[in-house]
Amino acid sequence: MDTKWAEDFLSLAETRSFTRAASARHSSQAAFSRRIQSLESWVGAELVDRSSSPLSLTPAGQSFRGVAVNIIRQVDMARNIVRRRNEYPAHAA
Amino acid sequence: MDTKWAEDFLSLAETRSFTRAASARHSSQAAFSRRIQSLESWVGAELVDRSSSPLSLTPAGQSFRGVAVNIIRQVDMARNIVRRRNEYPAHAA
DNA sequence: TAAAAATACTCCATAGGTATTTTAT
DNA sequence: ATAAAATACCTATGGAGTATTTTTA
Repeated sequence: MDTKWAEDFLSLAETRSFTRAASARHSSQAAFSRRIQSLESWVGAELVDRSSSPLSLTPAGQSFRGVAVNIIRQVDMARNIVRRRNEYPAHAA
Repeated sequence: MDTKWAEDFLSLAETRSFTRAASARHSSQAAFSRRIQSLESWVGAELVDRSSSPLSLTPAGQSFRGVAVNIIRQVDMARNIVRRRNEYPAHAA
Protein backbone atom coordinates (compact mmCIF):
# COMPACT_ATOMS: atom_id res chain seq x y z
CA MET A 1 0.00 0.00 0.00
CA ASP A 2 1.20 3.46 -0.90
CA THR A 3 0.84 5.77 2.07
CA LYS A 4 -0.17 8.54 -0.32
CA TRP A 5 -3.42 6.69 -0.84
CA ALA A 6 -4.35 7.42 2.76
CA GLU A 7 -3.82 11.14 2.19
CA ASP A 8 -5.82 10.93 -1.02
CA PHE A 9 -8.66 9.33 0.85
CA LEU A 10 -8.68 11.93 3.61
CA SER A 11 -8.76 14.66 1.02
CA LEU A 12 -11.69 12.96 -0.65
CA ALA A 13 -13.52 12.54 2.65
CA GLU A 14 -13.09 16.24 3.33
CA THR A 15 -14.04 17.62 -0.05
CA ARG A 16 -16.61 14.94 -0.89
CA SER A 17 -15.60 15.37 -4.52
CA PHE A 18 -13.13 13.49 -6.68
CA THR A 19 -12.57 16.56 -8.80
CA ARG A 20 -11.80 18.91 -5.92
CA ALA A 21 -9.73 16.35 -4.03
CA ALA A 22 -7.71 15.62 -7.16
CA SER A 23 -7.02 19.31 -7.54
CA ALA A 24 -6.04 19.64 -3.89
CA ARG A 25 -3.68 16.71 -4.35
CA HIS A 26 -2.19 18.21 -7.52
CA SER A 27 -3.36 15.34 -9.65
CA SER A 28 -5.62 14.78 -12.60
CA GLN A 29 -9.14 13.66 -11.82
CA ALA A 30 -8.57 10.40 -13.67
CA ALA A 31 -5.37 9.49 -11.85
CA PHE A 32 -6.93 10.37 -8.53
CA SER A 33 -9.97 8.24 -9.24
CA ARG A 34 -7.74 5.29 -10.04
CA ARG A 35 -5.74 5.70 -6.85
CA ILE A 36 -8.91 5.57 -4.78
CA GLN A 37 -9.90 2.46 -6.71
CA SER A 38 -6.50 0.95 -5.92
CA LEU A 39 -6.99 1.74 -2.27
CA GLU A 40 -10.41 0.14 -2.24
CA SER A 41 -9.03 -2.89 -3.99
CA TRP A 42 -6.16 -3.17 -1.51
CA VAL A 43 -8.39 -2.79 1.52
CA GLY A 44 -10.98 -5.13 0.07
CA ALA A 45 -14.05 -2.92 0.33
CA GLU A 46 -15.80 0.04 -1.23
CA LEU A 47 -15.00 3.10 0.80
CA VAL A 48 -17.05 5.64 -1.10
CA ASP A 49 -20.71 5.67 -2.05
CA ARG A 50 -20.71 7.15 -5.53
CA SER A 51 -24.44 6.82 -6.08
CA SER A 52 -25.23 10.23 -4.68
CA SER A 53 -23.86 13.70 -5.05
CA PRO A 54 -22.10 14.96 -3.10
CA LEU A 55 -20.66 11.54 -2.44
CA SER A 56 -20.61 9.99 1.01
CA LEU A 57 -18.45 7.44 2.77
CA THR A 58 -19.63 3.89 3.18
CA PRO A 59 -19.58 2.42 6.70
CA ALA A 60 -16.25 0.85 5.74
CA GLY A 61 -15.06 4.24 4.52
CA GLN A 62 -16.02 5.89 7.78
CA SER A 63 -14.06 3.29 9.70
CA PHE A 64 -11.11 3.63 7.40
CA ARG A 65 -11.04 7.36 7.84
CA GLY A 66 -10.05 7.04 11.47
CA VAL A 67 -7.22 4.61 10.92
CA ALA A 68 -5.97 6.45 7.85
CA VAL A 69 -5.19 9.36 10.13
CA ASN A 70 -3.14 7.07 12.33
CA ILE A 71 -1.21 5.65 9.40
CA ILE A 72 -0.24 9.10 8.22
CA ARG A 73 0.67 10.10 11.75
CA GLN A 74 3.00 7.11 12.13
CA VAL A 75 4.57 7.68 8.74
CA ASP A 76 5.26 11.33 9.49
CA MET A 77 6.64 10.35 12.86
CA ALA A 78 8.98 7.87 11.20
CA ARG A 79 10.48 10.50 8.95
CA ASN A 80 10.76 13.09 11.69
CA ILE A 81 12.40 10.77 14.16
CA VAL A 82 14.96 9.65 11.62
CA ARG A 83 15.71 13.20 10.58
CA ARG A 84 16.20 14.30 14.17
CA ARG A 85 18.43 11.32 14.80
CA ASN A 86 20.56 12.24 11.85
CA GLU A 87 21.00 15.84 12.93
CA TYR A 88 21.80 15.03 16.55
CA PRO A 89 23.13 11.46 16.55
CA ALA A 90 23.64 11.45 20.31
CA HIS A 91 19.93 11.58 20.98
CA ALA A 92 18.42 8.44 22.37
CA ALA A 93 14.94 8.24 20.85
CA MET B 1 6.08 5.26 0.64
CA ASP B 2 5.16 1.64 0.10
CA THR B 3 4.28 0.01 3.39
CA LYS B 4 6.04 -3.14 2.20
CA TRP B 5 9.30 -1.27 2.59
CA ALA B 6 8.75 -1.22 6.34
CA GLU B 7 8.37 -4.99 6.38
CA ASP B 8 11.47 -5.32 4.22
CA PHE B 9 13.40 -3.23 6.66
CA LEU B 10 12.28 -5.22 9.69
CA SER B 11 13.30 -8.40 7.95
CA LEU B 12 16.69 -6.90 7.22
CA ALA B 13 17.09 -5.74 10.80
CA GLU B 14 16.35 -9.26 12.00
CA THR B 15 18.52 -11.21 9.62
CA ARG B 16 21.28 -8.62 9.30
CA SER B 17 21.76 -9.80 5.74
CA PHE B 18 20.36 -8.53 2.46
CA THR B 19 20.62 -11.98 0.96
CA ARG B 20 18.72 -13.75 3.72
CA ALA B 21 16.14 -10.99 4.11
CA ALA B 22 15.50 -11.01 0.36
CA SER B 23 14.92 -14.73 0.51
CA ALA B 24 12.60 -14.40 3.50
CA ARG B 25 10.66 -11.75 1.58
CA HIS B 26 10.49 -13.93 -1.54
CA SER B 27 12.48 -11.48 -3.59
CA SER B 28 15.73 -11.39 -5.48
CA GLN B 29 18.70 -9.93 -3.67
CA ALA B 30 18.97 -7.14 -6.23
CA ALA B 31 15.33 -6.07 -6.00
CA PHE B 32 15.46 -6.19 -2.23
CA SER B 33 18.59 -4.07 -2.14
CA ARG B 34 16.93 -1.47 -4.32
CA ARG B 35 13.83 -1.36 -2.15
CA ILE B 36 15.94 -0.65 0.91
CA GLN B 37 17.68 2.06 -1.07
CA SER B 38 14.29 3.51 -1.98
CA LEU B 39 13.30 3.49 1.66
CA GLU B 40 16.50 5.24 2.68
CA SER B 41 15.99 7.79 -0.05
CA TRP B 42 12.40 8.40 1.01
CA VAL B 43 13.27 8.74 4.68
CA GLY B 44 16.29 10.89 3.90
CA ALA B 45 18.93 8.94 5.77
CA GLU B 46 21.08 5.83 5.64
CA LEU B 47 19.45 3.20 7.79
CA VAL B 48 22.00 0.44 7.39
CA ASP B 49 25.74 0.44 7.96
CA ARG B 50 27.07 -1.70 5.13
CA SER B 51 30.72 -1.27 5.99
CA SER B 52 30.79 -4.25 8.30
CA SER B 53 29.60 -7.80 8.13
CA PRO B 54 27.20 -8.78 9.45
CA LEU B 55 25.70 -5.40 8.78
CA SER B 56 24.34 -3.20 11.54
CA LEU B 57 21.74 -0.48 11.79
CA THR B 58 22.77 3.15 11.91
CA PRO B 59 21.37 5.28 14.74
CA ALA B 60 18.73 6.44 12.26
CA GLY B 61 18.02 2.82 11.41
CA GLN B 62 17.58 1.89 15.04
CA SER B 63 15.11 4.72 15.49
CA PHE B 64 13.28 3.78 12.36
CA ARG B 65 12.94 0.20 13.46
CA GLY B 66 10.61 1.17 16.28
CA VAL B 67 8.29 3.32 14.21
CA ALA B 68 8.28 0.84 11.33
CA VAL B 69 6.57 -1.59 13.67
CA ASN B 70 3.89 1.00 14.40
CA ILE B 71 3.32 1.73 10.74
CA ILE B 72 2.75 -1.93 10.00
CA ARG B 73 0.48 -2.24 13.01
CA GLN B 74 -1.69 0.66 11.85
CA VAL B 75 -1.84 -0.64 8.31
CA ASP B 76 -2.94 -4.07 9.47
CA MET B 77 -5.47 -2.48 11.75
CA ALA B 78 -6.88 -0.48 8.86
CA ARG B 79 -7.53 -3.57 6.79
CA ASN B 80 -8.98 -5.55 9.65
CA ILE B 81 -11.34 -2.83 10.77
CA VAL B 82 -12.67 -2.33 7.28
CA ARG B 83 -13.12 -6.05 6.75
CA ARG B 84 -15.04 -6.42 10.00
CA ARG B 85 -17.19 -3.44 9.09
CA ASN B 86 -18.03 -5.00 5.79
CA GLU B 87 -19.03 -8.32 7.29
CA TYR B 88 -21.16 -6.81 10.07
CA PRO B 89 -22.18 -3.34 8.82
CA ALA B 90 -24.13 -2.58 11.99
CA HIS B 91 -20.99 -2.45 14.09
CA ALA B 92 -19.93 0.93 15.32
CA ALA B 93 -16.14 0.89 15.18
C1' DT C 1 39.66 -16.00 -2.46
C1' DA C 2 34.88 -16.32 -1.13
C1' DA C 3 30.75 -14.36 0.17
C1' DA C 4 27.67 -10.48 0.05
C1' DA C 5 25.87 -6.11 -1.70
C1' DA C 6 25.59 -2.94 -5.54
C1' DT C 7 25.04 -1.98 -10.34
C1' DA C 8 23.97 -2.78 -15.49
C1' DC C 9 20.87 -4.25 -18.55
C1' DT C 10 16.52 -5.66 -20.23
C1' DC C 11 11.70 -6.39 -19.86
C1' DC C 12 7.18 -5.84 -18.11
C1' DA C 13 3.73 -3.77 -15.18
C1' DT C 14 1.95 -0.02 -13.28
C1' DA C 15 1.03 5.20 -12.87
C1' DG C 16 0.11 9.26 -15.14
C1' DG C 17 -2.12 12.57 -18.46
C1' DT C 18 -5.53 13.77 -22.09
C1' DA C 19 -9.56 12.73 -24.32
C1' DT C 20 -13.89 10.53 -24.14
C1' DT C 21 -17.76 8.12 -22.33
C1' DT C 22 -20.93 7.11 -18.80
C1' DT C 23 -23.69 8.39 -14.89
C1' DA C 24 -26.27 11.31 -11.85
C1' DT C 25 -28.72 15.68 -10.99
C1' DA D 1 -28.29 19.74 -20.25
C1' DT D 2 -24.58 19.95 -17.04
C1' DA D 3 -21.40 18.56 -13.93
C1' DA D 4 -18.79 14.77 -12.07
C1' DA D 5 -16.70 10.18 -12.09
C1' DA D 6 -15.14 6.32 -14.80
C1' DT D 7 -12.82 4.41 -18.69
C1' DA D 8 -9.80 4.15 -23.08
C1' DC D 9 -5.76 5.12 -24.99
C1' DC D 10 -1.06 6.13 -25.07
C1' DT D 11 3.31 7.29 -22.94
C1' DA D 12 6.64 7.21 -19.41
C1' DT D 13 8.38 5.91 -15.20
C1' DG D 14 9.57 2.38 -11.88
C1' DG D 15 10.07 -2.43 -10.35
C1' DA D 16 11.54 -7.05 -11.17
C1' DG D 17 14.87 -10.65 -12.57
C1' DT D 18 19.41 -12.27 -14.32
C1' DA D 19 24.02 -11.43 -14.97
C1' DT D 20 27.97 -8.97 -13.60
C1' DT D 21 30.85 -6.05 -10.99
C1' DT D 22 32.41 -4.19 -6.82
C1' DT D 23 33.43 -4.53 -2.00
C1' DT D 24 34.44 -6.60 2.43
C1' DA D 25 36.33 -10.18 5.37
